[in-house]
Amino acid sequence: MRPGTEQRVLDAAEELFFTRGIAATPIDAVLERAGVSSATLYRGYPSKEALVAAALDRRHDEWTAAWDRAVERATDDRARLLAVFDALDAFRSTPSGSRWCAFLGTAAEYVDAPQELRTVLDRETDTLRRRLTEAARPLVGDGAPALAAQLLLVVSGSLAMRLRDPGADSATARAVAEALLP
Amino acid sequence: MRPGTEQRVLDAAEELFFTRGIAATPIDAVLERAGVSSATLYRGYPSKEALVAAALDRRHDEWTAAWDRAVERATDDRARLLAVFDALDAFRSTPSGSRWCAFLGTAAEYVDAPQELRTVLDRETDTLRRRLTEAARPLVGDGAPALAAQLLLVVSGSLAMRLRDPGADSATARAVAEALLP
DNA sequence: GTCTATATAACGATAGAC
DNA sequence: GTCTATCGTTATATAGAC
Repeated sequence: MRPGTEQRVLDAAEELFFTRGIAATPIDAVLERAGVSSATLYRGYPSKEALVAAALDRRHDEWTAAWDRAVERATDDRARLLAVFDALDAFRSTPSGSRWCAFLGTAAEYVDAPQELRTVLDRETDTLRRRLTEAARPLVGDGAPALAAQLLLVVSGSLAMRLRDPGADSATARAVAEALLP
Repeated sequence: MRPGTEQRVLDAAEELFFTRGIAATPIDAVLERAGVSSATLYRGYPSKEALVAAALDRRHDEWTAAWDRAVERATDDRARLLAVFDALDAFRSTPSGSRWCAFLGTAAEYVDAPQELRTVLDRETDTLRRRLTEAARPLVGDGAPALAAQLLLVVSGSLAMRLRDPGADSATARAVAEALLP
């Protein structure tokens, strides 16, 4: 698949799968949006799930980059740890912003996810946990893994709350997080 | 539909929809499990979504009943507020326990949920918020709505974490909640 | 009230031409 | 590398008999 074509396919897949849902989005909708034929897509990706995995893979990198930018704007250890909530709000308002969370949403739709999906889903959870742990260490030292586990729950809760109240930002999540910090 | 038949249909719907996913569960799977024919089901429910709504409706009552039982076991105001986490663990291990959350899962699968689904989904969120607010009032008075909003996020986060780590219980959620209490 | 049989549509994926 | 055309399957929902 040509680079330009692949870009359009991934753009279409990302926008449709993660705002309308994967099962609710037929492959044909992705094809139409990308302006590509069925045969072309299936030459690049052997299955719908492979396309979802590729879209998630690219998205993982975009998300961590947005997170990096938020951390760089912070000026002390505490703000650097809480920057994940700035990143959450910022990333949501990008063109590729999903309805709630592309990764949790995919995990929710696939009970027995094929290996290619499990890999990228686990990778995102690991990334969240690892980066939160690193950012927590200057504040709580050996307590970092425990605090990171709590913050991962708060982040996930903030994302899940978008399903209950689509208009909410991450202010409540940030307040909860601040109560956990020393 | 006869009472016994309806019971079997709802049992099958609940077990399949909320553990395997709604879109991933064809109506035929529900029919086979319930031992009922297609025509019988569609006489009772005009669509698949109507069946989902009916299953969620019954589940809402089961869930609040389980929550009530957990509250009754508590002996002080603090324990009564935190009893929601006992209820979460207890309800999960019942025969109708879902993979993560029947209500959030349904909200995730339906971007534009039909009215019958929106109604029961909003009702469950309202129930959670209202009951948490009531339980928080003896502890924080006028601060109850704000604390309830935070606890609702923690509850939702605990449920969402089941997608990342299927083996986890609500211990981390409880620790976060305790940090929010006076 | 329940069943058997089937209509109808949509989906994921492929064959073969250019 | 991309397209047109289509295959085979599976999905929701209904018609008509008992």
